[in-house]
Amino acid sequence: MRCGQRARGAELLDTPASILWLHHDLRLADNPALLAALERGGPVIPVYIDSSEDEGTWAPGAASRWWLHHSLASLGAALQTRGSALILRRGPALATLRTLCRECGADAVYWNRRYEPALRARDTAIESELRNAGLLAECRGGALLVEPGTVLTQDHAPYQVYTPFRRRLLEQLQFATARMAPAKLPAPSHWPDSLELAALQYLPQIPWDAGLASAWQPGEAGAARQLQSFIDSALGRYAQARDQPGIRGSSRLSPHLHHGELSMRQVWQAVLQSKQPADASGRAKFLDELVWREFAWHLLHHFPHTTEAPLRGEFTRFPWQQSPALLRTWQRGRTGIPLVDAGMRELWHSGWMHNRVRMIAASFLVKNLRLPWQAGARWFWDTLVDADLANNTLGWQWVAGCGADAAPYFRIFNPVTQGEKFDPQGLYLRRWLPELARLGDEDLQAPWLAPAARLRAAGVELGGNYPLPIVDLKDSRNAALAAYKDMRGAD
DNA sequence: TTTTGAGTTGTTCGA
DNA sequence: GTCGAACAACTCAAA
Repeated sequence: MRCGQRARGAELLDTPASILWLHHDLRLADNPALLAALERGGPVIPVYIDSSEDEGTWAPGAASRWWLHHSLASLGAALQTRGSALILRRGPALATLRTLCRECGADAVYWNRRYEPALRARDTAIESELRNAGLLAECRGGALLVEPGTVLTQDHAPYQVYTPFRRRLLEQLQFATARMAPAKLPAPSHWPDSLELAALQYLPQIPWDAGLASAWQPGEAGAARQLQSFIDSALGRYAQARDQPGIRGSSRLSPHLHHGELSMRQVWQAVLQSKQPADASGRAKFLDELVWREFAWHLLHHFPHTTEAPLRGEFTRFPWQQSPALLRTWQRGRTGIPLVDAGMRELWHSGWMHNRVRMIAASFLVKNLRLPWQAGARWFWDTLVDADLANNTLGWQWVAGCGADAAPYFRIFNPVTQGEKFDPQGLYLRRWLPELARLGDEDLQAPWLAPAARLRAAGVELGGNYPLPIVDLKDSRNAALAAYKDMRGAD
């Protein structure tokens, strides 16, 4: 209704067109930049620019690009039903925006702020360059619950421990109700040229994406469905079920949140409004995970170098091993440790890995193989559909013990123990390791310990159709502890 | 300035 | 099988 009034006003006032520059906010509901552009009144020209060169070494990886392709298709269709369209361009963002303004006679650019270190600097530069050129440049915060940098200790220092950060964030958390998507977007009299979606070449050359397509529905509509189905069927048991990789106990919202198909406050409010009393513990636990996501972006804001280097400086001299062969074995899910391999194959196949298994697979790389966490972070970056610079950085540094509020170094996951605890019936292992599926529960987590006759009966040949462990879990654990001790003693 | 309490997700060992 | 202690101190945040 409000939008209708504005559209009428726009015709009367003949306001020049505005560019709505979309990137990781691929939604029409609760989109602050879109709302601001609509409030101005003139025609709105939604644009997506492939500006990978602006993003440096952290341009979207292969799995994220696949997601982007489908999310952009979905957004374009949603815009069409609202009398609008999505213009696609490629090139450096500033130059492309200038060109577009010239072509469309637009005098304003609206967008939602990004917080990746490289893009933060770029956005600031774009803002001032556009203003210098006499254009209106309006940047909004739409991706997070609170702006990074605004949650500070009494000494105005950044929090480095989660619990006090959460306490402070919740104290200062306040925001308006999430806004609905507009029914119509005022269109310009002439649309500028657009690339075809296929021209962005976000889809893989060789079709490895069938597993992704069967696992996900990118786009705002798919995100809304996922949110609703999570609240209806998994939120109540989330506190326990989220830790079991064999069942659908987690929200699976991460790729939707990463690409901005949902805003944080939409999710937050939808979860708060779910009224079933049985949801209370699950709800609290899930909101906690959202605050962790905020914490990750807050940390990256204050410590932008942590995408490459450990937050705790002493870890720069940790004796990591260099072994492309071992790294590749881990990447391919051929380590001979079933839970690690299952996770790595889930990742490769579906572009996602269950959170608990992420910790275990990461711990195995960093501690048992003693390969640098940065190598793991890179692989996740390329293969995860939810690859998120802040979460990925925090997660890897947490596992490696070199980050904020990190796990003490001596906490080393044992994949066998973890499997017995969180996948006791082997649902997860059998799904991703069909060659082990006929082993009994008692042999599944550590097949190298199983009697030869039982292996034979299950059709498992270690070193044949399934590898022997590439390291001994106990020995490699002790070696990691020793390396840690060396690092600390080397002052 | 000093002190105090606390800190996502674990494993192993020995009683 | 179950339980508590040890692991190793250290840093953070607030009083």
